[in-house]
Amino acid sequence: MADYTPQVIEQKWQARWRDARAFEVSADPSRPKFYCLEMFAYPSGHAHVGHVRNYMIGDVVARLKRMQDFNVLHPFGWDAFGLPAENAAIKHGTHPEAWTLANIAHMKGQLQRLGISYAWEREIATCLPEYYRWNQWLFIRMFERGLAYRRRSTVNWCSSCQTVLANEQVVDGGCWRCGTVVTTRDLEQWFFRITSYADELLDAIDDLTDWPEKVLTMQRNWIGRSEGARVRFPVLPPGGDTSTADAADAIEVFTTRIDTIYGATFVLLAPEHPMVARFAAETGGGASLVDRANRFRAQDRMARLTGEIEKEGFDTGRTVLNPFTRTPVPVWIANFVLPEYGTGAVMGVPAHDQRDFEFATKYRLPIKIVVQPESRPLGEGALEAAYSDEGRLVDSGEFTGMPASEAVIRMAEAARARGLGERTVQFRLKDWGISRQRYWGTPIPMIYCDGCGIVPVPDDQLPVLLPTIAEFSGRGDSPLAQVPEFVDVACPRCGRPARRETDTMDTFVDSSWYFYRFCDPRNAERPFDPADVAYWAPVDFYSGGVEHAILHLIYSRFFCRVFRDLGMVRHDEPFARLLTQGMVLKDGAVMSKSKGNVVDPDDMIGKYGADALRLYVMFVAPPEKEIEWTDAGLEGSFRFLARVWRLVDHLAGTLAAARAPVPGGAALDDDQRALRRKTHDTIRRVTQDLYPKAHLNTAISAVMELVNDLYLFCDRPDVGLGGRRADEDATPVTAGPGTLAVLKEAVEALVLMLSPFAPHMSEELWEALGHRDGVVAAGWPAFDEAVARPEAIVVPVQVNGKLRSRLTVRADVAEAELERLALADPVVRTHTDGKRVVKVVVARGRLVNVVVAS
RNA sequence: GCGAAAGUGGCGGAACUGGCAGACGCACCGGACUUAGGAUCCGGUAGCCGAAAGGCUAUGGGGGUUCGAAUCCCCCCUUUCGCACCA
Repeated sequence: MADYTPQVIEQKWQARWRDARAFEVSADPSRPKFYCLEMFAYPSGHAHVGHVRNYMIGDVVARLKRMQDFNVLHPFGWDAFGLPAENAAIKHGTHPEAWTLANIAHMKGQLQRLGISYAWEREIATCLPEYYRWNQWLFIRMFERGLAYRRRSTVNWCSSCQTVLANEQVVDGGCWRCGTVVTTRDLEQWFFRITSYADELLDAIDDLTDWPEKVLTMQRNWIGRSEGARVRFPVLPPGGDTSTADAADAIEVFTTRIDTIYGATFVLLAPEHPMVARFAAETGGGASLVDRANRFRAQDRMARLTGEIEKEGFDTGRTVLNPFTRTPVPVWIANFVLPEYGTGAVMGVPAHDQRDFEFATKYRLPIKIVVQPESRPLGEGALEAAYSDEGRLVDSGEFTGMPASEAVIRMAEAARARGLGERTVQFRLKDWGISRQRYWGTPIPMIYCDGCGIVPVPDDQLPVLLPTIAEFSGRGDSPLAQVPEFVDVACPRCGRPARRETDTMDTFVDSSWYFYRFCDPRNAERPFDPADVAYWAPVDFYSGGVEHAILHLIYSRFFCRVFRDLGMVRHDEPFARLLTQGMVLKDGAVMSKSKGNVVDPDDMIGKYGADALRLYVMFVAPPEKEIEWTDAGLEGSFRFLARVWRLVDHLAGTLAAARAPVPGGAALDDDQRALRRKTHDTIRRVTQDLYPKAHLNTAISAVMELVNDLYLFCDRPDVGLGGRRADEDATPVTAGPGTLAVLKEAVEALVLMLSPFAPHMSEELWEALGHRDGVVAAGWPAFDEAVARPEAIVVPVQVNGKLRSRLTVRADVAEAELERLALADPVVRTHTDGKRVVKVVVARGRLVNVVVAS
């Protein structure tokens, strides 16, 4: 008997798969396709078990689907641009490219040693010009359609390093390298107009029926649609003269509660609001106004990091006209008003908004009740908190007496009729700022010409290559700006000297469409051939971390629509089914290099083999759940595989030689029929658990049960697998044709069912069973529902809902018979004797419940 | 604060559409085999009472619906995650 030596077997099969190009595919419209994708990887250096869990999950699905005769696209690639490469360059002097490519090489080896069945010939890395040129191409298409535009926006700035910082480089309000307090700077930056698709992205969420509800909720909240109205509060001159009020010169606010506008006793501006500068200019002592506003702006940055801030504000000394009450109300600047949401200005209705209430209480601003609940009227002056629920309007002019919900609509109409405002829909979702003042990213293909303005790089001059930079100091606002050969360029339109854009793109651009590139990864003419994408896309099964629930998955849905509107893809949604896999914890914490609790898959492969590692990770919990790493659990999986190995290895020669079709039912004895039933029932359970349910853990449980039954079945002299086995010479198998037939059926099904989880060992055993063409050619085992069905069933019998006995009966027993047997059961009788049987509930095949009254 | 999900043996977890709670594994205990066993094969293992048959209790806590609830409804507690002044 040969021992189970995973390392030898695994290398053998990995080489075979590679040589046979086993997982390479091409579009074939005559076959059903299945696109199985795991989120591609950032090449950080070494993959730990937490990273690779996702790839194992996807691999089980890919291998299953292949066996079910789908044409399976299962590609992999690298999200290879990004900040860590640049940080490594600054710290260690390695070039980002060298660092990245070395990491890719190492991690690719790790994945290959795990036996993940990727179509490696389709591998892509986003940092290569063959890939990123299509980012540039798409950017230009978006620019042409007004989907890419430029405006001023704020970035983090370290005055000591003289550099822009990404959000993740800001640590506790300071620079990650020197600790200097981070300030802000306004720069011209590029944006993608994702808000054009806000409504569609929101509405289509309802169609994503195979996504986790949690992710859909997060996306809905992120898009944050709210219906309301914009209302203009005319600006009054410094004296407060109401006769000059003019809706054209006004502070516009956004509100969802225009019904409360008669209670608006002040207006609040964000510190960044443009009106602040105007007031300062018009009013004496204006400088202090700007100073105080700026103090809020600085404070706001710190507050984001520390959590809570106290609501604060100050009076600008100016007033605006409440357009409904026609009375002047003061304008304040408040630190909690967000500049980027709505209009950056809100009306303060302290009686009916909790924030306004707190603000008004603090600064003794008037509180006016305009909505009264039906039941308990609110007492003026006795208000302890804002009342923001439904009610009827009071003190609201012609709208008095109207239900608030109706007034929301009526008053918006009135505002529009009077030219004071209109109904609008406001989104929390903002346009996507993609400019990064970084080196290691896709150069934005734009040229600035003094004569022609902003000119895109012509398509035939793409890609705009990233120049090689020798030194990374981490200083300066944009590394590319320091490379004259890069910056200086002739204007494509007029030929005169011009300057290139020196910012690079957010790496989320790269990951927003890579799943299309996989369909046609070597295309040098276009991002992809629409025919290839039409065949493969959408992705049927997409799995990855829940941390991408919002950004990556919304951006990808956005890009899908952009490509659709460019006529390049035909579907509306890129990912049909999404699975968010749980993290792997060790010692109660997420694995991370800094915590020093990472488990390297290579170490585990060295000890137990890739198959055991895969099986353990799949078995220990459902894929969506987090798992706690235990060495003991891995060892258990190894023991299970070794147990399968011993069983199959003992029988393989005999079974390979046996020509043993399963005889008709009557020819089998009870044990043989029971094994057959178990075999077919297991196939049924595993098939149903695996896809689309992805209950990988329970599928493995079912296979383990089959193995346990097989061991018991084989504990008979003519099979010779009783007693101790490990170091004993094999006893010859002398069983007759019936036994051999059911054994062969069971063992072959076992090996095939195990193959998505433990592919190397399964191939090895499949070969030992006399098959030359591998498990995919064999196909996924089929089950016969009639065989899987038990002949005899055990029916529990309850009395008043308490389990009292069990009846073993034929599966097709009649209800009346079941009732009769239940009432005759001696144990049941002890609980029913002397009592009146009220009724007997018979759930056929499942349970009998006898209800008695005492 | 708001929203979502989840609480089941010593542990990870299972349980179809409301129908035997604890599949499968880990750990532990016992048996066999053995010079040996940390290998292997077989068996046991929610708690309590009982010699056994059997009984009682049990799915975070409390109520409810039902012949019957881990599962459905209400209240509370805890944990995790997401959003956190979005007007």
